[in-house]
Amino acid sequence: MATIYEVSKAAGVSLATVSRVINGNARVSERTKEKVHKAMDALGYKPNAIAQSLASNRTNSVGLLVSELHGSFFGDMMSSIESMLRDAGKHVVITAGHSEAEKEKQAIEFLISRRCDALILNAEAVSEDYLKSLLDNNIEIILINRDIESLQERCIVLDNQLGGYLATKAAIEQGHTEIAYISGPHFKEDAQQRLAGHKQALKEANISFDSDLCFEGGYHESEGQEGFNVLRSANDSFTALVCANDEMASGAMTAARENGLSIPEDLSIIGFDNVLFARYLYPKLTTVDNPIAKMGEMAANWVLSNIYQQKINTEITHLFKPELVVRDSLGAVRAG
Amino acid sequence: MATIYEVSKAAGVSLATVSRVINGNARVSERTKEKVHKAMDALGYKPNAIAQSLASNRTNSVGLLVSELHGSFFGDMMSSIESMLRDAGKHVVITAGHSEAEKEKQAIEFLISRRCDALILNAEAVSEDYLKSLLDNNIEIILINRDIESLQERCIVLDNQLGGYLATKAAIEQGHTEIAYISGPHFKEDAQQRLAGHKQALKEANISFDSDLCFEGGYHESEGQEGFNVLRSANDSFTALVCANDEMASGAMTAARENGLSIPEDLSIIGFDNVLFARYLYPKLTTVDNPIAKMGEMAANWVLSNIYQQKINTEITHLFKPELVVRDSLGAVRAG
DNA sequence: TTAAATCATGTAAGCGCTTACATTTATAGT
DNA sequence: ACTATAAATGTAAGCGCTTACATGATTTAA
Repeated sequence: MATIYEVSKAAGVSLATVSRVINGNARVSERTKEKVHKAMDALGYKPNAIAQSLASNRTNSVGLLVSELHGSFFGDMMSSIESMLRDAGKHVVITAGHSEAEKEKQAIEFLISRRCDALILNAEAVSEDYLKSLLDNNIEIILINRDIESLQERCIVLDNQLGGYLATKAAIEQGHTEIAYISGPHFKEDAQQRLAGHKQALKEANISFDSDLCFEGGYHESEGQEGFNVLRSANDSFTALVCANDEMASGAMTAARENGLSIPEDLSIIGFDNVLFARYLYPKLTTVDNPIAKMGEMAANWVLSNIYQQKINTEITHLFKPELVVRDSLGAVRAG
Repeated sequence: MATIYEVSKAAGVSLATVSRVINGNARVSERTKEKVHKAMDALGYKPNAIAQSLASNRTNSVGLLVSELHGSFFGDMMSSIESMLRDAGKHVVITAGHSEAEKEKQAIEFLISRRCDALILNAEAVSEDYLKSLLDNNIEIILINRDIESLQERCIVLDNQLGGYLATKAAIEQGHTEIAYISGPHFKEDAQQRLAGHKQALKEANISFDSDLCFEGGYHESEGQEGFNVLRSANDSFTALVCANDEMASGAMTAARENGLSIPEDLSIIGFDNVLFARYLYPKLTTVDNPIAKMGEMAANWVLSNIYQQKINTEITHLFKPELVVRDSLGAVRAG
């Protein structure tokens, strides 16, 4: 693989001049520019990004930590971030944290060792203090889905409580009064907030919260099924079931159907996130849209603006508001 | 950020010695090893991977090209590759090619400029010649889902024809004789092969192929709906519909239902790929399992073995055989 | 015409490591 | 005690770039 040295020799100019035409950040006369380009083409020269990084102390890469590499949720996020950054000539190094503090740390240190210019983190398990210590070490981070009081400027979050509120309120507006809830794991902030939203809506409608109507799952489909069954055996009169994410809603749907209930006639089901497959489900799932792709874009914009000094054409939004997506799985409560 | 030089000074040894304990590839006495570790800890030293790469001509990173970052299909693949490689201390740089030759090329050149030690490519659009030219330039590549005669050793593929055959044969075994087919885009090899398998099964059962019963889609859900409608308006007697992937099967399901058909009583539907959401569908989709995660692992193993000289405990398999996954969307043909 | 300002290019020092080779120190054999 | 050998450590030359600074070539203004 040709080096800059060979190019400079072939073009009859100095290293520095070649570097200048590569980077286009200093004036070079048209004539020599042309000579250099010709030489580069002839040699099939590609700058060695590693060497560039070492010399310039810029890697043009941004690290991305997600919980999982699969799953529509993170897929959308990665996708929007990657395409935005790639358009700007930057690239993304993706790692998975699997929602475990130790793995998240490893992944982050890995990204640091690669000297990423900035890190976009969807860190679920790692502590606030750890995140702050990163900043103390001059690591540029921006957090998605994590709300840290003292780091507001570096957080991009969804109003999860509003989302939970919207979902339950939608059920209430359809006349439901006995509303069950399958929550995400309580150790996750977003799960708590969504549940808080649910309770808020209940309260507003003067429905008291009944812990028999609430099941804690882990955001997986299977826990949706399990949740439905547990809930049902404790109480068989609820007419609506709000789930803290779409996977669990899907599981609950399956379980409900296996129990001979038809949706939404016998039971209304509402999800959360609006992942891609929500509309593949039958009936199509009424859910709360989680604008994760937009949030990813926003994080990318933040990086472009704050780290790479690019002018962006958006105001940085830190709090995103979810909206209800009305489809077919929520119906009016049956008369009677 | 501390450098190796500071560590060496703090530990009272030379640069080389520090480097040796970092890499653990040369003998260092226990005593100095300890001194060095102490110094590293005290300084919070993290080796600069960029500098290591430049000096050693090894980046410990492998490039991965997929069509899309979202979607369960690629998610599974990325996930298996990343976790396998990460366990080996390597890391993955992921790029998306969006099934367009130009973008794929850009992505590949990008990975090359980052001096990845090897590239795992799910390249759909780029030409064979281009791929071969990579090899000529000593770029180590391994291809997933792409079969190139002269590069057998570097291809990991699915027997798509067998998959197509299995799907249609399953329908035939349930007594279906009028079987429609929604194909993937013909410019993609796998789509052609799946279709070939369909035809093979038909032929074996002495059913002649009717082009009115075949629709070419683009692997997206919407084309499943469209396909169903087009097919139905040309011929309303088919009792089974096999689709070249699960997304289109899902779309077809929706369309069928909208047309008042129930599945599988009025129409059996079979998918392909067995993506995660196939079992979320109602009825659960009978489909052909595409062991994409395993194929990803295999590619990672190939890299570990061939590029990093690690001993792996698997034989490298180049051709994967798909299997039918029986669920609920395929039923026996109705008497009558 | 000439000094000052501007532009184009070159020189060389580093970025933080790895590694071949040289040197020193420890161990063993006699 | 004295080599011969092996083990531990050090020295210094890069890896392929960027960039501050120096130099030489042109242009501008008076």
